[in-house]
Amino acid sequence: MLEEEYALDYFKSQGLIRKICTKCGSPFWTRTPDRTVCGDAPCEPYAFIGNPVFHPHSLDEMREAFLSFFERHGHTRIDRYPVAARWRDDIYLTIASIADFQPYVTSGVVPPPANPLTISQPCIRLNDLDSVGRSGRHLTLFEMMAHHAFNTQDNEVYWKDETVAFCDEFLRSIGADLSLVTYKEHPWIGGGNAGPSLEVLIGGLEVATLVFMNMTRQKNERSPTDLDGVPYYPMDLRIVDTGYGLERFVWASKGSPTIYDAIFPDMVSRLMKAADLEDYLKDVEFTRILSYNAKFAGIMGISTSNMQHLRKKVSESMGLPVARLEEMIVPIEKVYTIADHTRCLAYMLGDCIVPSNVREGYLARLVLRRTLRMMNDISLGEDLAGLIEYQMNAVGMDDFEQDISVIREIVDNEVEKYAKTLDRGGRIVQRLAKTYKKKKEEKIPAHELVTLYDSHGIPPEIVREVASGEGVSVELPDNFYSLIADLHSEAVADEVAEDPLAKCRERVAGLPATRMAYYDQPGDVEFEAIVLDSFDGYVVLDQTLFYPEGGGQPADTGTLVAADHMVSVDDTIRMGDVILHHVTGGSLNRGDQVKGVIDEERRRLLMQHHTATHLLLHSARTVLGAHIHQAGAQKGVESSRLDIRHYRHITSAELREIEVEANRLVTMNLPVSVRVEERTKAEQTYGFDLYQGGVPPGREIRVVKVAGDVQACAGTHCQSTGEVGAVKIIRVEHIQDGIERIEFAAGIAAVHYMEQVGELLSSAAAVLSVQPENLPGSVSRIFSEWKERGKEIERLRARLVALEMKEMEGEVIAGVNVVVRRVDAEPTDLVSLAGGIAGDGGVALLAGGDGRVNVVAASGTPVVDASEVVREVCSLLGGKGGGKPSLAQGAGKDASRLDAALAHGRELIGKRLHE
RNA sequence: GGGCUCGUAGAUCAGGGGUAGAUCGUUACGUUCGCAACGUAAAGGCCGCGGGUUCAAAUCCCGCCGGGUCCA
Repeated sequence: MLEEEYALDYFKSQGLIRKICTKCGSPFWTRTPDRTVCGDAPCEPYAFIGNPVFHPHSLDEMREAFLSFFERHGHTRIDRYPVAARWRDDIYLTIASIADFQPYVTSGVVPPPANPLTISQPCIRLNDLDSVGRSGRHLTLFEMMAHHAFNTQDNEVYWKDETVAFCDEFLRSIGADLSLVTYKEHPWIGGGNAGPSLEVLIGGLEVATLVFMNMTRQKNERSPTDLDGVPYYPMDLRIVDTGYGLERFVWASKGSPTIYDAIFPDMVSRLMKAADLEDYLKDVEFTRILSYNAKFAGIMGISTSNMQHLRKKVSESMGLPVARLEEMIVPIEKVYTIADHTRCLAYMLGDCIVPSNVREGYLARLVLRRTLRMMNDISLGEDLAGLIEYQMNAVGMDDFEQDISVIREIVDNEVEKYAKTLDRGGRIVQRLAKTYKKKKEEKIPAHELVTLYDSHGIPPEIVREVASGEGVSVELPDNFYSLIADLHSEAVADEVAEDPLAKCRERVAGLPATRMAYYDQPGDVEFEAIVLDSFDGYVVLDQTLFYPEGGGQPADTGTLVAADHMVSVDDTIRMGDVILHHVTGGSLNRGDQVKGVIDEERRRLLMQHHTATHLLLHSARTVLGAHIHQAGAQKGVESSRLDIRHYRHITSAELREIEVEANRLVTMNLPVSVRVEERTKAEQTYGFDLYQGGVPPGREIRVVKVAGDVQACAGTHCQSTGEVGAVKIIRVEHIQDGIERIEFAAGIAAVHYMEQVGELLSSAAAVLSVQPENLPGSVSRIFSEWKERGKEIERLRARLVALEMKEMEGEVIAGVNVVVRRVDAEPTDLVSLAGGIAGDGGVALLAGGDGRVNVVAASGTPVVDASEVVREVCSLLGGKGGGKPSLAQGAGKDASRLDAALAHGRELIGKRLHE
């Protein structure tokens, strides 16, 4: 990045000078001429611990100080966005304040909610999960305080000088000595954008980053700058993107050994008490250890690989053996981790994330289970839901949408689930350990550990623990988790499917937007139009009532009638603002005047199903809770389905309640309102629950209100809920952990469904000649009778076999009882009979049956191989067979040769016995 | 969205082409004044569902359903 980007007038006017860090070589700006290092770790150690650089502030005080400072300086304060980034489909969690305004505000499509604005946005980053609690500064959730300005050519708000001036002034307002502050030049690249940026450092700690986003990878006509070999182009919109780490400010304002002590002291001491560690809190020695730890961690950066190194460093400086150090510090690190994770979970669950094994739900479960492991490690006798509630109260319950009772239920549910997984895991490991013990191998190999973790979620530490109980050790490689990663990184190679419509796209680009009459005339089914273009089976009109597939609603079908002929429309698609009708049975010409008629029945059903989907979603939310979100939906003519996020199976009672509620809304015949609204305004009015079926692009969105349900939706709807007619839930399916699928029918389709069910019922009842209402009773009676008879038959057969046995007189060949005869029975009975004879040391060959000939041989002596006998006999009968030397069975088709075959078998047995 | 795993008696699981098993639990009987413990015996199985291969499938193959889990 160019040097002049940073040569701000403000720096010069304030007497800051540019220097080069003697350690890392980075350029930086300072008010202190004899300063030689940039002020960032590792060039400079933490100086603020025990020596605060701001006036002491709590989290709430610091946040308020920041927001009101910027309000005083012309910024509008904006409410925080949810930590679940529901307005985006590229990330699950909100990772920065600017993420709130991506992609449509940052790309210039949608105006910002205010300009300039200030916000404190809770952000979740799980990248450095392992460092949390141990480095003294890492958090999974932090608040990024920010002020943003969006500059366009027409509206220049402010740019670099003002931004840095605000920063200086804010720092001074909370008590900073500006001579300690450095601004390090640090070009920023991320998320397809780039620009110059300044890191703000004080006391060795980076407290803020000021980014001036002015370039994009999106190609335009201006001349690009090369960054790391990638061209970046100047943007029309230049964005001031600042990030002030709230927690770091509070830390630096208190100078405590770790960030955790600074930001949630109450939680930390509660946990320390619960873990019987409270004595440490008063221990001066201990405070020193933590300070050293945080300082060195700050210098070194931290990862699992250099953890040992860090320990060694600290133990040397303290003159403490590493083992003793670990004994002291590890439980405290876990307390810190729990304090951090419970706050993260408070936000995740409070913002209605449902733990599951997919998407953001998986991330919530990951953090939750990690917390449980830590709690278990230090034998913390607290319940997790209680800790999370405590954190929610610390933040303020009003900040969260989800009901605390639902959160308790979710958490308790998860705790139970995890206990079950571990329980199951323990048994699996035990079994595995036993088999390895049996195999006389004293070690469980690494590949087994990988399978256990990957397929069963059993962490290697637990495997080691359980296995050692069985006297078996494990082979745990250092790179265990990277082995797991390798397993999953194998060639995802998402083939970019060849766009079959590429040719159309070019052609359509030159056409005017189609007037979407289906929005203005939702009740109409006929319209007049002019053909603007016709190619490859597609017809483009100036206006249309045909709804193109979108938002889970299938396309309309129907006909287009020209002066002398008519074509069918079997599909309708939307390409940009142009609507393409796929026609069959003829073609139309440009300029043709046509009359379009859509399939009315089909369209009505689609509308009914679509409106019903909204009704059901709303009813489900009423019955199940605020966390209910749509996870997908597909409308159809005969039935539709709606996937919702929920943390457990929907019970049949709840399902009935949902159905009744939906139908109650139908009978109330409420009006359905559809309005196009400005995106940002709609978001502020209705919240991000607007985006249930995905995030539509554009500056304006179509807002559909159905009985209290408000969604951004492009589909066609009934004009009132009464038109839906009826909603009938067909079934509920559990498609994934945390996602339930409701299948339902609406309108006349609901009636058809009920007819079908009735038909099914009466035809089933007719089979038994009973009334449908007696069906369950009759079926269960018949089923148990059927089972009883099966058993009875088994008993009778056993007796028959026993009787038959008595008559089984054979001959004695070479001292062995040999029975060869025809017995017409099922294979199992033959096996019992033959087995009985063989059990007494004899040899039996039995065959017979109706039509097909079953052959069984059993041998109680090693010289006769039953499978050989069966093979030979079966081949004579035109069949096959085989088995073990002691018992074999087979079959043949040719019953007429049975006697000959048996004779041959007898001969073979005799031969073997005489050998 | 992708991968891996598991569905066998009420529970936990073995078996992995050739007569469905073990342990615990249940029931009955015995021992006991009674209980526990013990002994003896019995009951209890659409081997998840549907196709296919085979003389023969719980077992092999395909599809579905259901659980678990890892990764994005």
